[in-house]
Amino acid sequence: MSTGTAGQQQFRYTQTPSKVLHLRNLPWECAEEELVELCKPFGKIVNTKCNVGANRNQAFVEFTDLNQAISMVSYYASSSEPAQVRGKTVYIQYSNRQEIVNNKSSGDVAGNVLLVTIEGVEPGDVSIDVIHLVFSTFGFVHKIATFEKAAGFQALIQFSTPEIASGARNALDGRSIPRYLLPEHITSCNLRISFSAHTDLNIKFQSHRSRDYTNPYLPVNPSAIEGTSQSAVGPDGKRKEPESNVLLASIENMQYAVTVDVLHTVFSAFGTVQKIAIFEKNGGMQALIQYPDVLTASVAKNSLEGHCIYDGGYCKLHLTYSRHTDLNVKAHSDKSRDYTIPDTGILVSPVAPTAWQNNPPATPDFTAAQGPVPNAQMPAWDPSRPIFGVPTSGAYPGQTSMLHSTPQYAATGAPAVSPHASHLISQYGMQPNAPPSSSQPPLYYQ
DNA sequence: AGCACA
Repeated sequence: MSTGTAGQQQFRYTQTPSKVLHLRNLPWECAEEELVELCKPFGKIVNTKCNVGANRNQAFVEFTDLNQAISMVSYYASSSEPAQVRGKTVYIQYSNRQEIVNNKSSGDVAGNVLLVTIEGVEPGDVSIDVIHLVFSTFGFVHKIATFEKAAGFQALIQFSTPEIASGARNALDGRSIPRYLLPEHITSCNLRISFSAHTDLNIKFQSHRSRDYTNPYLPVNPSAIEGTSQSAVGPDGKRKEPESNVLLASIENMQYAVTVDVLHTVFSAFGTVQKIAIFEKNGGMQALIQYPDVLTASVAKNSLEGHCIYDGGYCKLHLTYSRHTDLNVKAHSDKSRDYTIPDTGILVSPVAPTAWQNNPPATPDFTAAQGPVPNAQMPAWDPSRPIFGVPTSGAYPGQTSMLHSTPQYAATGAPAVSPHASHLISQYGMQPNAPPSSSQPPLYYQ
């Protein structure tokens, strides 16, 4: 029987002295300067690490030599006044390490990679697609790696620049993933965000744990792919259709025309749309939407299922995987489009499918659609009606305005969600510590 | 109020 000698618990009065001190119960966002003010009477500080721990209220301070650290600990051990920062008592003890490692001297240097701790959830509760959706609001997400640690479920999220990462951190730190993106049993799910020292994550597979959105050809880990969406058997025990790169969309409550172009706009938010076909079935309208790969399709399916193309519950999407893998459609008709064929008057994505990239507004596919594509479908639109729930600036609801006013997928009983949407940015416009304002529209992140 | 990014 082992008694676990490796885990010798050290009590404070038997703790080995170290020139590194561990400070806890620090005030919110305690700055390095405040730590230096507190500690410098006892010696010279050569390194610090701030905003440590899940609450970011701990820090480490390293003195040049051990005696300085001992003098500080001894002083406060016998002092009638506790150590304080901003009037808050700070608890000090020797660190169980002898030096601060891996610190770029400030402890909180802005980098392009964020370390996100998702509190209050099991790893299965928050899919990597949801994480991608949330963080894509701030810019193109290059890579995501998720893992479990003692701290909980964590993710490393790689952006292009520290500036974009900072924007995401400032907007989201301490806030929650929108409830409607979480399983119903989750009540709170706070994000704790700091900067990682990484600059480029090394992603080996597209899987339920990790993604590289810059490399659509990265192999998919076959054992992991089922974690990206529903498994073959649903929660009710019914068999689900196998995953496919082609989605079958049924459109309910179709009060407004849903054209190929509209579908292209909606589904392009998740990756390159290769082909679209629209047809009637049982008096309703259905469409097939082809992506280059299954993962993109599953992201789109998970994100759009049950959502409406237009505000007011109109044109509700119901998505399943099609049995097709490659549609055979007319390159350019009012019921179908093949975006992979050049010289149809429609610009196609010039390179191989960029399935893991955002389609920024005014992507070539789209701007081209205004010109060569006949406007024959347009009169089907009621010009007085908002498009995607966003009023158009002009009376004529041109395609461009649809793109520039980001589509909102208004779901019944849930706020509109729009992937990669710039409109969400306004939701993060508040100060990190500002209380939720009742005068604002409902906040998606609280 | 209790130790640092897999």
